[in-house]
Amino acid sequence: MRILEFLNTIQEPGPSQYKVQPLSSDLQEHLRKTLKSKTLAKNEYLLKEGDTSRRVSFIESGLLRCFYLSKGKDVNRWFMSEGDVVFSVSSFYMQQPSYEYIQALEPSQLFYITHDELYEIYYRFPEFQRIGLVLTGKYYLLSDQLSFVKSKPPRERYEWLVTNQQELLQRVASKHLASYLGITSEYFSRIKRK
Amino acid sequence: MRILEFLNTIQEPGPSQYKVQPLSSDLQEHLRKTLKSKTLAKNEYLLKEGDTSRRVSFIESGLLRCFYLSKGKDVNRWFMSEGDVVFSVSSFYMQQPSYEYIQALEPSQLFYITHDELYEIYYRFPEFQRIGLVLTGKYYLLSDQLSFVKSKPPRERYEWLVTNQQELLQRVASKHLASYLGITSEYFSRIKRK
DNA sequence: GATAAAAATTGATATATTTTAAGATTTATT
DNA sequence: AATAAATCTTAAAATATATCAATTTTTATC
Repeated sequence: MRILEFLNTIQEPGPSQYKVQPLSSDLQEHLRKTLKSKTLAKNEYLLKEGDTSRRVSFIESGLLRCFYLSKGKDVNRWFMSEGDVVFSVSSFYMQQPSYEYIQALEPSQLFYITHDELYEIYYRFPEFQRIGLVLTGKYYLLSDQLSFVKSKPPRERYEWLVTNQQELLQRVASKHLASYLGITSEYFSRIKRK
Repeated sequence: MRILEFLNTIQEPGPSQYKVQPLSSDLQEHLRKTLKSKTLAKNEYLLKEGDTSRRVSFIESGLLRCFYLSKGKDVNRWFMSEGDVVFSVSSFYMQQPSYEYIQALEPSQLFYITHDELYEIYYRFPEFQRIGLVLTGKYYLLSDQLSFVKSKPPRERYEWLVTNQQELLQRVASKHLASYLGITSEYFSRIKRK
């Protein structure tokens, strides 16, 4: 599974004198035993509103979206694909029922560990905290960028998507991208034309 | 300084069997030697556009805002006060010039360490990674919530401010809160009236 | 405490974006 | 391959929010 290779080669996004070290063989062995696999069909749910997000999932292949319902319509929060790590941020950290859904937009294969298993690993293998730190920082950075983009007007949000999320433009339906940018799909269509 | 007390009592926001342990006395000693103090007058800057954010600062007292300039006008991204840890997310992680400013809105006292010192501490005192992990998670959670709020219409954003950020409403000028919510101060004023 | 400067409010108008509705494409199903 | 279903596009009207300008209120300065 690509996930061990992935964990072994993680580094800080920016410069750093102290490289993240590969995992000890003990920890690798433990992970191999602990990680479980899950396959999602297209449109299948990984998490639904009201459920508590108990798993951190690594996407081996496929594409997932996170959204919530507002007046019956879904509003997309993010899209993640191969090599990404996903969970519902608020639900997972607080271990409380989720207001958001996570759904596969393409057939997907995941590997996951549970919340309890994660914290046990942090405890038993402190070296893994370094991995957690780098990954949390990575998605924090992304979330910060997302909240930055959302402070801009619709046109500029679309421009940002085109220049920074080119892949989504090809892989994800426009109706999903529209709510991701916080605009209607009709308006999205207009902006695109120009 | 309150910061050591603060670091010694940090815990996960949600439930967890494995409590975060108090710092070893070696690490406490090292921190006491490394932490530097900085006082900011009202309106003084901690970071300006073009600078690289090299410090993680703990707010001992006071209130700071982060903003960027858009067409000559400032757009506020967050406000932090006593007990918070601040830096420019994008600039600090990537160690690249910042597009945002950090400024004191009230006279403030800070303690800080540099980016390099932080990573050296992670390396020499792995136990500190647990602290970094919890703090990063805390602000990731906040950023996630912020990006969630920004996906809602202006009225609801104002409601969110009233119910979840009551303190800001009293401590921060309306013109700053308006851009924080992504609306003009005139419209902010109108919403408030009702 | 008086004056100036900045911030907040209010009104009238302009504009971007949404809503509603219809038609055109594309995708899924038998 | 044919039909149905979903998605995307386009247009006209409605609406929320921004802009501009003037007035009041609050805050800062001498």
